[in-house]
Amino acid sequence: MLKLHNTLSGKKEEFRASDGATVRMYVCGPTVYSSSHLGHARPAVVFDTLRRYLEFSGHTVKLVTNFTDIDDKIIRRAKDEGSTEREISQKYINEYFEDMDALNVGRADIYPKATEHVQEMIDLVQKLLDNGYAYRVGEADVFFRVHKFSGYGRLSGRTPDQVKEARIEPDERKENAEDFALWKAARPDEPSWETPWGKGRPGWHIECSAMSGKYLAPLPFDIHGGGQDLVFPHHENEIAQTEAAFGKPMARFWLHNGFININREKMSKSLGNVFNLRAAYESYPPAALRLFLLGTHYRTDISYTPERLKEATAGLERILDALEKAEKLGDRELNDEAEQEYESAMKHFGESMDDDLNTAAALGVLYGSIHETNLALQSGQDQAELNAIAHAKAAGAMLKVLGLPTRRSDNMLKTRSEAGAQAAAPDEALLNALGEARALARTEKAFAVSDFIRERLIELGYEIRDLPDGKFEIKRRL
RNA sequence: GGCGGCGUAGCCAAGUGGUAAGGCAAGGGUUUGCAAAACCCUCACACACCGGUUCAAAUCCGGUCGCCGCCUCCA
Repeated sequence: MLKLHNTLSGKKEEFRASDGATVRMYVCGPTVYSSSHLGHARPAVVFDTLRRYLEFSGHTVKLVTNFTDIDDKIIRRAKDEGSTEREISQKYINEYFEDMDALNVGRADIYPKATEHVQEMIDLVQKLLDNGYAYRVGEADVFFRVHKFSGYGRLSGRTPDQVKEARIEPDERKENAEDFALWKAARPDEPSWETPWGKGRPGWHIECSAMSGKYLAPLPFDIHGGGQDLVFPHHENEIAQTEAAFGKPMARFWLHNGFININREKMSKSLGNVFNLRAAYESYPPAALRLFLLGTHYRTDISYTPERLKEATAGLERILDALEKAEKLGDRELNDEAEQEYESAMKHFGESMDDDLNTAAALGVLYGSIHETNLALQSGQDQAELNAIAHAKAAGAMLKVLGLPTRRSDNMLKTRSEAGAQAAAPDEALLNALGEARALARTEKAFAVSDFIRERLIELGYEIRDLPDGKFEIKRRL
């Protein structure tokens, strides 16, 4: 039974889809005004993994991830570049897809954009104006009346009074400092939309309420996910708006992933340490990044260092090597003993994943199967070989759920430069010729020559391994 | 100031009452012409510190120290 930590209760709770089969899930997507960075990769990978595991466990998942394509930063960027908001957002949406595809993040079912749901937002704000939870100020500003909503603060554990005290320079036109903007009156030179109360554009939070309500009805939907920084104010305000408008809870489970730090420092523009995904892909395969991200429980903050990506890359080598060796044994039918090995490994894997998506523990199980594969492979006995196949099969199934590659040829294992330089890759016949030359040198005991060839191949990123009977294999190093 | 999180080996990281998973690194060994990979062995009487509860605590309670996040745009 899957248990998930629900921010709403602060506890792990047993998760069941509200209708028993289909999980309706909303994960907050990016504001598309710049390239995706490490911080975007974490929620994408975490919730993609959750989705995969839910599907693996027999659920159908309907996933919605929004694009915030109108906000201050996009407007500023458009001005700076003499471009339009639409061009800016589209450019970074395209990049986002590329960067997430590389990480093997499955596409959501729907990617609603804020600008394409303005009418839904207007309707929602109107509803809140009508029922007294919102009020107009000035030209066309609309605020949410926080104190009228009794459940305010339940998610983040803050009271409206605490919020009030913390607010820096609150807009003095507000009735109360803790109130937040639903709609912003139009300013010159900024995009705006006509509404019954005047021209303007949406506040930040309203889009998620409008779009999740539209695509994941009826409320409450099952899972709402995002980075932990969104707990307050974003998600707290979403809950207030939605529940005040519809009189129903918004979502049953609220899941929040921890942060990524860079060398133990917060990643932020001001520190100049924002790590773009495409930069990371230059040197490390996306699969290594994904493995690194899954190596820590999703609610714990993690610190990125280049060493850790190297470690993850080494881990991938180990995993793929074992699977390759097992594959060479061919496709054989498992007997009872091997079948049990498989079942047992998968059971442990499931237990780890069931425990609030404990991918770090699940990786422990995966490495266990890798070890068992290697171990069995070494004995050469028939039963051992069947067990090796069983563990390799289990490892393959786990990798699939985790969204990690099972074979070396997977695109996820290519760095960006490699992906771009596909044509320049030496062909296999050429590599084999070198291998044969080296083998010949070895039989002649011309070890200076054979070692020279090996060294040169390593420099070029290829590893040559000697096998029994004078055979060899050459593999591309990750 | 308010709210919250964290502190487990050289590094990373699971483990939330029953006697410390796993990965990387390191050392020794098997194997090898030498390597690589794999396998075997070693690597925390110990889980920031102090006190308490308990037959039993890394795990619960109290306190101390240290680090971090949110409260303002942020994944």
